[in-house]
Amino acid sequence: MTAHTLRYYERVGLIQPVGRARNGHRRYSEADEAWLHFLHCMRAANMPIRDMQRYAELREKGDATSLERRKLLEDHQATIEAQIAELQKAHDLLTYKIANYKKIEERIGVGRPQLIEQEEESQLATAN
Amino acid sequence: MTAHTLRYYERVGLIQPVGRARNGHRRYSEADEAWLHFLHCMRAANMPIRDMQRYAELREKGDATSLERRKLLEDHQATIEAQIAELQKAHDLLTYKIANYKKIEERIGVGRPQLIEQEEESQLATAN
DNA sequence: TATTGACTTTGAGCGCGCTCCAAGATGTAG
DNA sequence: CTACATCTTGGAGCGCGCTCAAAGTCAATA
Repeated sequence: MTAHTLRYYERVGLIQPVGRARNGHRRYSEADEAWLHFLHCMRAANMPIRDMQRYAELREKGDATSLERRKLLEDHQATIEAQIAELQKAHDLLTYKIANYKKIEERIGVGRPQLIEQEEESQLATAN
Repeated sequence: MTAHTLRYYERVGLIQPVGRARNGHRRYSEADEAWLHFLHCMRAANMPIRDMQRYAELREKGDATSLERRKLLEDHQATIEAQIAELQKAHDLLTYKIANYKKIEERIGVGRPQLIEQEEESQLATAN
């Protein structure tokens, strides 16, 4: 997380105005750090800034927003699950295609380059 | 995948100029569809357009590029694994926080709202 | 014939999440 | 005292991946 990003997050309300040293430089408390860690983790999981803003806003409102906050987290957890499923599909497809390339490379090795294009086609045809 | 996206992909060289009907409208062959399916799957796994362009380019060059293509796929497979790991971490954190919210909501239910903020803090402190 | 409606093109515009620039204040080392 | 590094600010700029606007062509239907 760069300094630029920290200031950006403060600007857009993801973090409350943070404490300053006497010279005006920002000093992040441990609570700030914990919160930033959470934000970082959610961003890494592709939570949109908008949603994080919403969550931050609710958090500042306090007690009464627990249910809504939980719903927000549950929703994002569901999208994470969907993302993992997509990634897994792609991963499987790549495993298949990579194995196919290895086969093709073997054939080149033993001198039958004329079959390569055909193999490539069949790879495309069956890739799913 | 929208028509806009299909045309965009053609513009940037992800797919070769596709066949046309007599009236000039695009007609996608089954080979086109298979390739588009692959592109779609890789995009869903966050492969950058640039990388897909590179792969497409190699594919058009044919046989001799097998190794480089495989490397490209292997690299992306590795980034998929990293992404899954990140998502899993976020998922776990959310599981923890959601459980915590449920506890908090229970307390509200039995009438001890004064402990909520404290719980919230401890949640932040231990969230990891 | 007139009117849809689906396609075509070029090129511009947009939303996201940063990322950087320019100018200025402050602190540290030589 | 002079450099230099490091922070401060507001605002502009950027890379990505679409997404859309405008104007035109063509086929089918009322």
